[in-house]
Amino acid sequence: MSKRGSSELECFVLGLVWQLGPISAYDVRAHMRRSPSTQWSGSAGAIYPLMSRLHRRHWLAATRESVGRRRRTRYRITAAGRRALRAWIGPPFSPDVMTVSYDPLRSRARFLGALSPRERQRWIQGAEAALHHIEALIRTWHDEHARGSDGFRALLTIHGQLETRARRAWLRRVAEFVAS
Amino acid sequence: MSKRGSSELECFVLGLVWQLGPISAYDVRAHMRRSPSTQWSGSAGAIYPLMSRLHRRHWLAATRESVGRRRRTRYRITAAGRRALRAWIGPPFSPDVMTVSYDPLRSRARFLGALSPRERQRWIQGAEAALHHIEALIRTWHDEHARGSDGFRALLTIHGQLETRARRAWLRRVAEFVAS
DNA sequence: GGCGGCATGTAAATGGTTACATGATTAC
DNA sequence: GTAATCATGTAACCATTTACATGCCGCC
Repeated sequence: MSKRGSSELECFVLGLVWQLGPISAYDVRAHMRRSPSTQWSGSAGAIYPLMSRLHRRHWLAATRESVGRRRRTRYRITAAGRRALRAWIGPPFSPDVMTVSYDPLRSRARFLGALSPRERQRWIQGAEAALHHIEALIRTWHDEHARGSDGFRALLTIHGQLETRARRAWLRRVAEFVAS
Repeated sequence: MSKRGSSELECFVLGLVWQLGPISAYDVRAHMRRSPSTQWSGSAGAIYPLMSRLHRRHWLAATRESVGRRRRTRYRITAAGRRALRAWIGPPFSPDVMTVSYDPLRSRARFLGALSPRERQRWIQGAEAALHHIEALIRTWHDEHARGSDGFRALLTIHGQLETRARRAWLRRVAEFVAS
């Protein structure tokens, strides 16, 4: 266990290795880039050092293999890693889990008063289109990656659908207010 | 307009100054710390340099005043700042707006398979309690800061309520799956 | 022979964070 | 007089990001 806490990304990757391992950093990156979320870019500069860190912390075990002249490092989670993962999953939950999540549309809507009435109307339409686009992203992701996997991953799709529905309901309230 | 894009936090603060200005960096921080979101800490190390930057960019105008020996810098938004704010609000929306938002509970639920059935039950209960806690945060914030302000701020409360309701509905689905 | 995908990494910049520091003012 | 709050800032640190770099392999 390290002195300073682990980041959200570190523990998320730890979870991915638990779920998909043995897995290479390259494949973790590929997996993350397919995600409909832009929370993390899955950049090499983040993932490679991160997985080395987890390895040094003995939360991951590494096996280097070579196919021809091509090398590859595959990681598996260790017993200590599983303990760390369970601690992160909770309960108890860290303060960052106990908050409203960040919605960039909400942040922008807060300042809708800075737009003209016409621009506000256009904003509502744009936001509707954005939600439509997001739903399409979720559907695509579901069809390509969640079907046939464990039920916990199918629940990610449900989450996205319910969340988008809530944002749409909220958007209708915004539209009503703007129209009044 | 700066060469590299502005950060989400920069534009959010720009919006706050538009909404609450003339306002000091100190009061922006106070405002942010009251928020039920932990997206940003509102730390001095973030806000003071940020507002200086916006000032140098001529998106904010500053007036220094002194009450007795105590100095204070009050910022107002400029015409250029309002243009930048409107551009940020959109439409069009930047890619980061067009995504599902990040929910730490969802990320953790994804790995619920790493827990024992008993622990999963406890997780569900903990998550329910967390959502309850979040609803209380929102209610408190609403009573103290949104009542009596413009309708756009009241819509923040609605957003929080609808979002929490969606997360709770999702959590029931998780519970059903875990129980099965 | 070249292009795209596999696989691993590093370098520099960025935009935050925590912690520290200072001094004035108000409330008790 | 002392504790809390007002008000402003800096220093050190950190986890990310983008961009760059290398070399191998399979395919056409």
